[in-house]
Amino acid sequence: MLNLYDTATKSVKPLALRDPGKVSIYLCGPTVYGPPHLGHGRATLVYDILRRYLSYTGLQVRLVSNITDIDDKIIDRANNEGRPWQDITTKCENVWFEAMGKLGVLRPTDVPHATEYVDQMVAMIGNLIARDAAYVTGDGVYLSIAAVPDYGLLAHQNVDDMLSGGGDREVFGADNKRHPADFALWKFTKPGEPSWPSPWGDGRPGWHSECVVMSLELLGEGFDLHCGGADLRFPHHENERAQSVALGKSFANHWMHNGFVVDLEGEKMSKSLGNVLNLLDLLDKYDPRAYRMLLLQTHYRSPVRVGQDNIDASVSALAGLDAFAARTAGHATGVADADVVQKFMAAMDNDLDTPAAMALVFDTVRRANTALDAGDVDTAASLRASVVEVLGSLGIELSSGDDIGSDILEKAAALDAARSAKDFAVADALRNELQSLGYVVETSKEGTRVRRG
RNA sequence: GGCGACGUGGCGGAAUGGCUUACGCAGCGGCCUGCAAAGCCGUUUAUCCGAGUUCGAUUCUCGGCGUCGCCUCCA
Repeated sequence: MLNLYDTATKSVKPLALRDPGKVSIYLCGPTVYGPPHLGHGRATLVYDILRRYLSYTGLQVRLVSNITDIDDKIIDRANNEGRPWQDITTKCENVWFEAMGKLGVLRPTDVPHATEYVDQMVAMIGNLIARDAAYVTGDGVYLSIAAVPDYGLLAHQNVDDMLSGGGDREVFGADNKRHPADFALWKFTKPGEPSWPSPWGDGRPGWHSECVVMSLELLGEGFDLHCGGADLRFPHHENERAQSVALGKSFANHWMHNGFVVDLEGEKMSKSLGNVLNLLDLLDKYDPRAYRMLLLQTHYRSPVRVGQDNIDASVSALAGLDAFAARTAGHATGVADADVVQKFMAAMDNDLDTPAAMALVFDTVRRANTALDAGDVDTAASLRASVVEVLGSLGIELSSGDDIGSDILEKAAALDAARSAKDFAVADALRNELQSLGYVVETSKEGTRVRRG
């Protein structure tokens, strides 16, 4: 039973399932107007890990994650660059999924687009107006938070408190709104902007409506879990919830938010590393598994700093695990150790305590290495199987070096021959050659093992 | 101004009212090795400051200092 922190109740509680054996999850996806950044990467990795783990425990997971393909920022960019807005959204979406693929993030089971649900959004807005929870102004249709008694539930702040401070911010559409916190459901079109028809005038949907319509349509009322970055907690998720409350529909049963990526390195680092703020740069420069490893060693609700030192440490940690996989490649038929698996699940069920899970993995690797040193192959094989199973369920595949070309293997064999002939000059030369080709060379009595560095 | 987080060793980062204070990275010493690598073992003045509660606090309470987030752009 997975226990998860719930933002609405500010407590860790069991993730209750509406339908036994099935999990319904809605994840707020990207607005496609630019390249994905590290924050996107963290959110998708966190929920990919969640999803994989839930699947691992035998649950059938339906993960819906939207693409916001109509938005002010998209229109702005299209206007600035003088090209069709669809050109931007399709390209950005392709880049997005390409990056997610490199990160090893599984594609969501459903990827609805906002523009595919405009009719449903118009219908919902009509419904809200009919229920007197929304009203039409000169520039659009707004939701009246007066219709939502517990507005501020996710923000954990009442509306008056929110409005009492922060005075330097401009209240959008203040002239037209009945209450400063009311938000746009529909924005009337301006010349040159994309628009859809509606009973109140041509326009486009506000940001917060699509997720309500798509989650309720695809997952149904009272779905299990709604997730996204902590920055979406308010106003986005608050406003999604407000609409469902105003509609009289039960919404997400549990709210999950991941922490931020912070302090993207000072000026000192930027010289040597360049700007890694962009996820694509990170994927270019490092083993794509490294970011996942870094996040696994951090709790999902804690802030994480992504810097060269951090990523390097993760790369080194992965190297150790790969070395272990290579060392035990010949003992890959074991059955996973039940105790390790049980401890792993206990850690994960405790609000996705992946740092504890990783500590367990490293401990298990050490035990397996020790067993191997002692010649206890059976124990080592079983522990290896647990490590592979656990890491696999978190989306980390180890490289055991079985993708080495025959020419390289020949050099390794020659190295062994030279060593047994005690021709160390030749042996060292061969080792240097292999290393300069980018391979890690591990020479032992059992024979030389070569893997990619 | 309002609300809320957080402050752990050289770095990252968990956990906990007391038993040896995880784990990763880096460093140091040792074993192993022809030498290395990998591995194993050991190791390096860690819980922001002050007061309180307690037999005992890093953990609970209060205050201070500091960092950060949200308060209708944002994963």
